[in-house]
Amino acid sequence: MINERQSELLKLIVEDYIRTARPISSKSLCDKLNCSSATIRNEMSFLEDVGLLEKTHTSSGRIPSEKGYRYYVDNIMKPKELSGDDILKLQTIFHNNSLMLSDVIVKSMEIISELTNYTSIVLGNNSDTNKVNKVEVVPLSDNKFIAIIITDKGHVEHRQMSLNEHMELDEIRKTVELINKLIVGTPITEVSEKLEYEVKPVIKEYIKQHDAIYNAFYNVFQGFVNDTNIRMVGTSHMIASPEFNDVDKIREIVSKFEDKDIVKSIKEEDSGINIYIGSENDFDDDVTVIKTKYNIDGEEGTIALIGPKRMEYDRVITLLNYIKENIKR
Amino acid sequence: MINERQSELLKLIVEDYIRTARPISSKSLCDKLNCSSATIRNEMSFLEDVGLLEKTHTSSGRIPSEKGYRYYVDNIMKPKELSGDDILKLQTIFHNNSLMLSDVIVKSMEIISELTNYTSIVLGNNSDTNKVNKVEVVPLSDNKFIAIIITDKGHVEHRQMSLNEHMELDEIRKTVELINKLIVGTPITEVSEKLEYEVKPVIKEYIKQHDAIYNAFYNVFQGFVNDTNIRMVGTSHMIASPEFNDVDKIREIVSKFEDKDIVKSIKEEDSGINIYIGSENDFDDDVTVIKTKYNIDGEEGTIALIGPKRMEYDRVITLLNYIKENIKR
DNA sequence: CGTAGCACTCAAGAATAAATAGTGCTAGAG
DNA sequence: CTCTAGCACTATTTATTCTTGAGTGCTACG
Repeated sequence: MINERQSELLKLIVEDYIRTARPISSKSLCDKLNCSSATIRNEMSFLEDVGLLEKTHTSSGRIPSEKGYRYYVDNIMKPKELSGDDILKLQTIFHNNSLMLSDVIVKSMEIISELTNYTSIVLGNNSDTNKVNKVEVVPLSDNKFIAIIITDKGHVEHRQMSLNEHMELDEIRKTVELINKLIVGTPITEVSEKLEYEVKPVIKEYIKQHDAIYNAFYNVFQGFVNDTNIRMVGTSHMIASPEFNDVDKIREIVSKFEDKDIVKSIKEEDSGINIYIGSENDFDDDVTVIKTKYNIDGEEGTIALIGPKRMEYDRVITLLNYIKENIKR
Repeated sequence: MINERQSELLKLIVEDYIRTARPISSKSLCDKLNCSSATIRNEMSFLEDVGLLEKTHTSSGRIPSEKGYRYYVDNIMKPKELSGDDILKLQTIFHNNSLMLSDVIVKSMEIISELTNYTSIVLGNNSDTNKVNKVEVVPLSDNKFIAIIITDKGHVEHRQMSLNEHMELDEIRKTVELINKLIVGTPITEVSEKLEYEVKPVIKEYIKQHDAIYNAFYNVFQGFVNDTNIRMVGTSHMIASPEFNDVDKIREIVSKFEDKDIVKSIKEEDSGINIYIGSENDFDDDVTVIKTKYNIDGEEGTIALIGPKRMEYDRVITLLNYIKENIKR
């Protein structure tokens, strides 16, 4: 499709533009390609014809088009080795044994955000693969209890429940016992159903205030299902990028970051490291989203980096790979 | 200090400016004060001399100074009655019995943020007044456990702990039993101390892997102490305000909102509803922070609203009062 | 095929001008 | 003593023009 020299030219343009955020002129590349600016202009013109480059106006230098970034990522870019500095910072995390695994992910994404100035997002997913391991109730006062659910993956969800009338501690105990007997081992997603059809009929018979108790537990489980754990850092660094030198653009981005539904929809299904440039992602046409699924002991989630389209693709990919590698152990 | 008419004039200027966000001209107030613009200019000039008004440039209309807002809030403003619409939206929250109290606060602050377009913040405080009610351990796998702490106020904190070697379930059980015996009833803030001086010496004797277990529990409790619960919504609405029509100002604000230490420092000590205008607050000279402490069943925290200095002070105060009133019940 | 040279284009910045919305001050009327 | 009409003055805003500089596109020639 494009020849050797054109490919080299595209590479130079993409990488220069990533560094400088300014349109690249033909003249500035003469040295590197050992030819005159006129020659480069001819090649640039060709690359523009095939849609890999763009101009911001008729007489400006060139910038990569979305297709240009895509071509660069797919065919030109080589994984970059990590700088000593980057490794150093990340290692402090991985060598800290007192952190639990899910904290390690969050911490390393925070560091990556700091290293790159892109926004990092960790979407933990509580419900999908978790099974109920234990249900427990701790009394707080006469009519207040706290219900705790622990899953086999180590997630804990809890909720206070208040009952209008005083309630026999004994009745609660019984209910908990029953739930433990019937529900333990059930995937979180199927709990509601099981509660409705298996638990409800039974406690109806045994327990006086069955309605109140049932509702209380129902709510606790619901909370579990709805709760997607979102962690996000680095918004402010990212909007400091010159492509967002516009009040309304910044407002748009900030407002998207604030909308949990939009953020949740960043969830990734594929297990590779995937790159969605500009209109390829659903978040915003002016950004690139790089994301991947992680899975630790069956506990799934998504990590993502969001930055301008002129992202340091090679570096980011290497960083994410590094994390994935280290999580495995 | 200032006479009747001047006070009325200041009131009109503040309120007009809050509505329109533009400097107020003398002419625009003729009707309301039944006098000519020249007269008003004289009075304005006086109010400027005493520091209650400002001009944006020599020939512009007036805007309130910080001192002007302060005077308005302290001496002129009257509490505004809530509009039916506002009440309606808030009532859906307070009449929803299935919500626990701390959720009610968060939800109502979210609604207030939406009603006013200011940023709302709820700073829950887990540690200060909580006492340990129960400590529990649930085994997940051979060398992984989950430790759960429940306080008397109904807070739950948990952490996974992995031990390098296999560990007798029995040893863990013993440790938990011991901790429960020694620690229950202790305020969270004093737990570390007690762990160090009362628990450690004892388990040293009884338990083989005392070090690992001790550290695991120590970490769980530490997590509790460090964790301030921050909830924040409405950043994007607030930066849509015309006073933040500036890229760098927006970046500054967003970055402050992202900094947890800065946000935590918003914590309020006083129990009234307090207003910090511009330089009176530590957050940012261009905003006003209105905050108050809440206390439900001894469970303390801060709720705050952050908006431009031209805040609808009367409305916000009434809204916050409404919440405080309703929380009491 | 590569390149030198030149005409052309557009953005960005500076300077100017006109329109507008204000104020401050003075002098006179009530 | 207070109010107000009138006018000079000032700063912002917007549009207009001009200039400069950094680029390109094209052509003709080695």
